[in-house]
Amino acid sequence: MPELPEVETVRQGLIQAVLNRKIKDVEIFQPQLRFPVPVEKLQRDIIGCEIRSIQRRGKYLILELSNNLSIIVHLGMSGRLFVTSHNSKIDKHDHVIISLEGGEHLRFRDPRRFGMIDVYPSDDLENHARLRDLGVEPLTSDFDINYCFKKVKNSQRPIKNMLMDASFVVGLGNIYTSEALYEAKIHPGRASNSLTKKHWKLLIASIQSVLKEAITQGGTTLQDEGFKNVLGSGGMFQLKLKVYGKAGESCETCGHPIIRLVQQGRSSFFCKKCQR
DNA sequence: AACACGCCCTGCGCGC
DNA sequence: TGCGCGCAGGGCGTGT
Repeated sequence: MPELPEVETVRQGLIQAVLNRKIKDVEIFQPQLRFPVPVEKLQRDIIGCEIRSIQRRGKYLILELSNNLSIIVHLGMSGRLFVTSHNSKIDKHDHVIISLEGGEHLRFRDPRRFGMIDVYPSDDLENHARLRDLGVEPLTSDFDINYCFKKVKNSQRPIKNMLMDASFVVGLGNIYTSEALYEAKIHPGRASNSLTKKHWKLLIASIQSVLKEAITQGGTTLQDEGFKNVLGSGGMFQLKLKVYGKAGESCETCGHPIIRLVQQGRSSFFCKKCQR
């Protein structure tokens, strides 16, 4: 479900809702997520701690605790982290519930169970198995023309697939790759190493502007049951989508129909007249 | 070594 | 109304 803008929206919400609050209890209802939930570690090590900072690395959220441990969370396709009263009804997909001092719950809900939760030393996060091989953050200056050009110079992979590869650049998923490639007028099937530095300049700028605008809009909520922030509200970026999910509709720029293309088993959307 | 693919799971909308 | 199918915002592990 969530890509970088949605995860960043959750991060900003968590800063408002749970920063510096104390963990009173933790309950695990479903330990089988993408990876097994470290039940004993959670129950033994996080109770009594305060949440000192909330960071993001790619699509991972990192809640740094007062005891040099961090809780790492990935939302997968359908995961949510949200804050609610301890009285509110527990859903069958509320897998982990963290009780905070003051009577609120921080809950991890994830119907498809593609998400994960782990606990790991804060000073060693760069060696965590899920974090150590991640590529650059797209909204930092590390994501520049030279990095991109060098990294893909021997690769004929389609650029869509390359942008979805987290060992190259993190945070981009199916929605925002399609949107950024449309803005940059680059065909999703184009070989990565055919992009010139000029292309990369435009593509990097397009990725950054799409992601920033999506963060401003609080992410993309495609259906009622789609993405929700920490307080339970949806985002607004779905109103700004140009191609994602719009197969058969007219391209805003030229009027030609938007095409759906399957790459690596996932849908891409593009305009074959505007994107080359 | 680089790359595509199947698969992990539940839920929804569609055609029949 | 129910059933089977395809599809869904991610990414790991496997096989070529």
